[in-house]
Amino acid sequence: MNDQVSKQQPIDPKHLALQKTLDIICGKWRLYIIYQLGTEARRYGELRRMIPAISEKVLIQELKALVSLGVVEKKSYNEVPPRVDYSLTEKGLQVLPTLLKLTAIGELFLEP
Amino acid sequence: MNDQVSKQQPIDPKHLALQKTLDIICGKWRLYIIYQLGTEARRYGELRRMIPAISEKVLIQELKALVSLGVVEKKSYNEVPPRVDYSLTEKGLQVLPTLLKLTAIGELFLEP
DNA sequence: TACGTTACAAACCAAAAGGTTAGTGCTATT
DNA sequence: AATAGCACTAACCTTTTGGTTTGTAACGTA
Repeated sequence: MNDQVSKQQPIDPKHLALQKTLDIICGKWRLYIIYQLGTEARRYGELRRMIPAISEKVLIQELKALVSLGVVEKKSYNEVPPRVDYSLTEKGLQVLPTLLKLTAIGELFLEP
Repeated sequence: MNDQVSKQQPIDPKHLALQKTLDIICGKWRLYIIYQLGTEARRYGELRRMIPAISEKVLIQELKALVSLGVVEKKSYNEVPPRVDYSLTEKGLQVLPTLLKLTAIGELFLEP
């Protein structure tokens, strides 16, 4: 009707930070992948075996996403058969302790 | 090929707890609603005004979900016009500090 | 020569999440 | 009499997420 008031809502910086956090941890497997990486680098196939319920496509997709978010880094060694491993970046390691505390929340709400 | 090994994957309790946590915080608005409730009860209309970008339907939907998860509680006062308010449950308050730390993660990854 | 291993990519599909719009019952205000 | 405020509900639609399946290149092994 009247668009003098532009649609830009005042962007709450807290909201922005929360959204970024959600980008990183939301998704059925994100947190669990981060958790499995922990402090050790893991090969793609290793991760597959550690999380058998995830599909290949989704694992790769999630790893890619985590790489582009800057949480995980990927190293390819030029070998045959191919060899690739994934590990947490420095920032990823920084936030790991906070993320691991999230299991406590789940545990609290799991008990009846 | 051979299904002697049943498909039931060993349910990692960590994974279970993480999934529960994700149930609680995932969703575009969940965390922000929890954050807005903080330690005060808020009326439905108040929340709407505090988070203008959310649609009515989604706000109610998320509040319902949070109530059934045991994070939020709802009180209806029998008045006209209707009056309802939402607040964190005891468990909700317990986990609030951990959840608030998540903004720090977002902030870390927001900076270039 | 056929097959397995490794780390993917592409095509396709179903379910879930998020969103728009309109309508409800009651009262108070204009 | 029409409108607005409150706290919703219902119908519908689009986008995102997660998943299955098949294919790939390079080599080693049976």
